[in-house]
Amino acid sequence: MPTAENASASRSEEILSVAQNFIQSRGYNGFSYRDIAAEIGIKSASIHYHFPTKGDLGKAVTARYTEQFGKQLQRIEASADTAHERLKKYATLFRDTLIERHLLCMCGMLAGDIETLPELVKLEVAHFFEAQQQWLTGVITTGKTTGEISPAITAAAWATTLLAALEGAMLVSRGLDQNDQFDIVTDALLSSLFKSSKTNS
Amino acid sequence: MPTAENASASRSEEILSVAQNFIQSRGYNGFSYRDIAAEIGIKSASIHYHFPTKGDLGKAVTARYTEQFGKQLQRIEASADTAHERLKKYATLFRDTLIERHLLCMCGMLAGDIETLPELVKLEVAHFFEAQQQWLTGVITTGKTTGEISPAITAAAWATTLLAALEGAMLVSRGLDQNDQFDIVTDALLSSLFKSSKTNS
DNA sequence: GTCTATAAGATGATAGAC
DNA sequence: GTCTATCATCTTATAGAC
Repeated sequence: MPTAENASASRSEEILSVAQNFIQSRGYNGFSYRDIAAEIGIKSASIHYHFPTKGDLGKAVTARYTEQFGKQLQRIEASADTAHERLKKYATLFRDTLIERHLLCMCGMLAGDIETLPELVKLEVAHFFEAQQQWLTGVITTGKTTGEISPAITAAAWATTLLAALEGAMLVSRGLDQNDQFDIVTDALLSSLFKSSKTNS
Repeated sequence: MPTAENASASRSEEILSVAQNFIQSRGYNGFSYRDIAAEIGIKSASIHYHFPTKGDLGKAVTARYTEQFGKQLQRIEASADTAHERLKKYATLFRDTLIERHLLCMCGMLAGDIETLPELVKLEVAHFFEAQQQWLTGVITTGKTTGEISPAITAAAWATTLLAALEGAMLVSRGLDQNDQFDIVTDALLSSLFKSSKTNS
């Protein structure tokens, strides 16, 4: 899950970074151009120079998020060999966002706001979820070939299930204000997925 | 999941019903008193007569939602005997909201908006999730005693997991604009939970 | 209970100076 | 690129008439 720090290269990037944080904490309708401007220390008119409309900003920040997320997925593939390790690291992406950074997944947030989003932003949100599904399906499929995961498991179905459970676990943990609920969900799901395997390293 | 129809008894109920629909479709910050008033055919000042602040309205609609949800849970207990049937009907509550009514769970929505909510509304949201957890834990515990569910399953952990997966499945289905994703998640989860049982009627 | 009128502030957005 | 100034509109909320 992209980190969205403020030590940015360009002003555009800084705006995107701040906007991302706002969406992940307050949702698409919970912040304004003035909020972003105040956080950076400029005026809201300056934001409009970089992103004429809020839809432009929303589209850009969502596309950037999916792209950054993709890099994290590559990092996981490079640093973990087994499906089990990869899925654990994947879950940690969400966990860190929730517990260390006190944020939700940006596209989980936007999915809730979908009825209020410009069409181009909706498309980016769908694209994010498709990318996650695709990656998870690949990891689970690999796990089946190595014997880590039971052949009875349908990779695509469990990809969606895992994704949904992670998004929902963030939501429920936040609603209850109980961080430990997140770990309980990921532990239950992952041990269910890997139950009849050789080693749950 | 409460139905929130507009054929209401009192005006207060009608306002709550319309507000609930707005929260479930657009989130807490995606509608205004004017939106509610326009839908009913009155003026926004009239809403303030019934609910002075938006926080008052938010608290009332959330408490009412939890209460109505509780009645649905009682209906499930009365109409289904096995844990499997009860959990299937529970999932159908969420499914109907998503697929038939094109809405999300109200408290799932509010959990996303939590950083922008008045304190009293946050408490109601937490109360809703606690009530769901408690009920699901009871159903799963019963399923263990009857042998429907493996004794290895931790009831409380799977209660949260099921709840999170249902909330997340709504979100992901909506983000992808693919209703079938919801059923895929519930099928995977429920068959996982009941896999080694006598009969999955 | 609902209305009109009104307030004080926020919102997304634009025009034009520097 | 960023600013000031301004815009029309929306937001929550109140006062007082009917």
